[in-house]
Amino acid sequence: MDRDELAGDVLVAAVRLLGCTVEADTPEGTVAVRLVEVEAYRGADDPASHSFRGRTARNGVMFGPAGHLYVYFVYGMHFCANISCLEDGEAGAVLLRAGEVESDLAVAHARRPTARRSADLARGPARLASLLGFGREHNGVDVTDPGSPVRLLAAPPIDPALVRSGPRVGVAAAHDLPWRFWVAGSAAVSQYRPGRNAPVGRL
DNA sequence: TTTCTGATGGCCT
DNA sequence: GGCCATCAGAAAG
Repeated sequence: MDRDELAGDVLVAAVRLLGCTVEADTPEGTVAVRLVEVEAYRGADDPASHSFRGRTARNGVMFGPAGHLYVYFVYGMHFCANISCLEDGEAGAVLLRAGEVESDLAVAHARRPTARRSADLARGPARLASLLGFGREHNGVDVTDPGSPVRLLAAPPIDPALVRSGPRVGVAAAHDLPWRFWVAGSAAVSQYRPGRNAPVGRL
């Protein structure tokens, strides 16, 4: 993947990433997934973004050049992975929410023994990160470098007719922005739970 | 099948 | 000290 394709707009970058492959070296072997669900995040103008309140030690990668891995720890037990977008100095990233395994299924199942169906192996951002073995040490890795332990491989753009969009998952802020994108028909897209995302007020 | 809840830790105010 | 870009297993229908 060329870095320039991610450096323009986060929404364009998010759609561009659909169908592309992320490949990672793990102790069990190389694992590759085809991205089918992503979410775009921006900077000071995006209240749902980690970078909304400016640059910190954690979110520094979001402010760097496009094409680097932003890995963070959530809920005390999971990692999630983004790919940074936009030019150096401008905050932006695309969260990798779900993918389909393209590499050896036996290797993938060995890494995530609890997944009963292959479609569940990388369904959900923390599952995807777990399958690919992402941890703190991967934060900042250049995924456009063929020599990196994590590589982003370009694929022909997805047919626009197959791209769906909707509100981002699990974030209360900016619920009106349809900045989640997925490939229609994929079994690996994380399940949409109506009514759980939009707080309708309490009592 | 869908819905609910416990586990668990770092970041930011 | 509260809030999270979550998951897996259990419970209920």
